[in-house]
Amino acid sequence: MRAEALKGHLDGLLLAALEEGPLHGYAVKEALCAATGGRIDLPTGTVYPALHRLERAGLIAGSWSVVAGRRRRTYRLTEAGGRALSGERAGWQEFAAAVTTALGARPWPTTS
Amino acid sequence: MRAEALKGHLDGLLLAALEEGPLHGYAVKEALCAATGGRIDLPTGTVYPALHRLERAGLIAGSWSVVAGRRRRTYRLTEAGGRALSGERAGWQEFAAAVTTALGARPWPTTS
DNA sequence: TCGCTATATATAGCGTTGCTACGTATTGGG
DNA sequence: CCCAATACGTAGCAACGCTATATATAGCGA
Repeated sequence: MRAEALKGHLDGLLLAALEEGPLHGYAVKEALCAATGGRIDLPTGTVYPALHRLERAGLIAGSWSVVAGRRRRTYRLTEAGGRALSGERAGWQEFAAAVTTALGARPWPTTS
Repeated sequence: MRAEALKGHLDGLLLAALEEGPLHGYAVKEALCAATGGRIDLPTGTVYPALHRLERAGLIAGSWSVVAGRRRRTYRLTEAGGRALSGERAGWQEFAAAVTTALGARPWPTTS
């Protein structure tokens, strides 16, 4: 997976990971990795700043806790975050359809 | 369509537009706009630098001509460009599948 | 004739974004 | 005892597409 492919689509993935319940940052990264069979394996230097950005935007809300001696910041989706997630999904559908059309996407080279 | 959504996927679209035959820059922009029903309507300040980049990379080859008093730079896909297009398509398939899965969105209808 | 639009190309500067590389700290296994 | 995994964080960077602006011609309507 090319590195820059994700640009502009990361927020939606993070919000989606938090939709089914609160998670801390590291768990979000693991959940995305597991859900995609390792195809989306984000570096922590990508995850944490993105979560901070989403929190600043009011789309997620975080709270500190300590589990097994390690401090954790657990995030939950806010109402605004839920609405944003719906928007991201709709935007993705439209974007993916447009690119698939324009690309004439065939996984295999034209066999003709 | 969010502006930054396209990041990292523009090259493939431009290459795809040139696959069926040489076009000049303005025609590439029009072709993409027409193919997607106006959903991908690139500003010229996006198209021309991108074409220059693809030409520098050897994926397309350009030549000047004059038609109706206006100078045109017509681009054709090189062999390397054809291979790159195949790679872009494969990469798009993988990326789109991963994002669709992680986003929990319905797979887009076609190609099932 | 004048102005507007479409056609056609080009570049400088900007903002956003994800990544690399690093730093801190604890737990637990080899 | 070291090292991996867990868990969080930031600084700096490079890439990319967009905005704004510039140039120039053709053709149309007022």
